[in-house]
Amino acid sequence: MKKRNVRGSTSGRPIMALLDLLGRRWSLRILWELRDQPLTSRALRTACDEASPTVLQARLSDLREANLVELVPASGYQLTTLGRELHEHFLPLHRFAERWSKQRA
Amino acid sequence: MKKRNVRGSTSGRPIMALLDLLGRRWSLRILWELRDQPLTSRALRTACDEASPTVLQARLSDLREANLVELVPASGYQLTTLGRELHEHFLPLHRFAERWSKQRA
DNA sequence: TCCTGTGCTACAATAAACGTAGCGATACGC
DNA sequence: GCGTATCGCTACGTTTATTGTAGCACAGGA
Repeated sequence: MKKRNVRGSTSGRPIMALLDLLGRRWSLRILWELRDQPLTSRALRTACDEASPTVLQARLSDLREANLVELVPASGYQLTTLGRELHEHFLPLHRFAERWSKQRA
Repeated sequence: MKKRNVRGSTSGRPIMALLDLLGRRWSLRILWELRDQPLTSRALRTACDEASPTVLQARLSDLREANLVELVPASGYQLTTLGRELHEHFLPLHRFAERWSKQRA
């Protein structure tokens, strides 16, 4: 059984697969919320404005399969080394978002 | 009439609004495809694996309203200064995606 | 035992995305 | 003028994704 294909990955261009994965709902948000501490599935749900557990679980499966997030029984969901590395690229987003929100009046 | 709310922006935290906007399908991809030249709506569609024009137009509306993309009659759709600035953060993603795809065998 | 919290799932309803087709407007050659 | 082509964009019916509510099995702790 072929492992679930990341949409848009047909081209074999990894960047497309990545953009697709991150473009699914709550993906970016999850990576963001796990940025500085592990969260249990329910804490994560609270952090994500009570998003439905169905999608969260689906996204967590995607992210775990992509080796960006892992589940550690003792503490909960957390970023893998790879996931943390990816998050580094998003760190400046916070400041950007502030400027962005001011400029779009 | 209040301008269309970006989902998840109820908290007033700009980062959430941004993550939500970028988390819609094709948002990231569009920003990516426009990275180094303007594209007409049809060229953009071709670049995005023939995605349906319905969503593309919807996303382009979102991105234009967010002041990340603009339509210049002579050349087509292109990143605004703000959009280009945002894209800077994604540039390293290309190399990351390469490593990522290798590590997930 | 009972209570609580964990990760996770079922299921019906809603919303988003898809695919195909086509619109009005504009710009060309003839 | 007349066809032809392209532009940005939209209608509409189908499929897929997401939502919201409820609840499962399991593992501690009291």
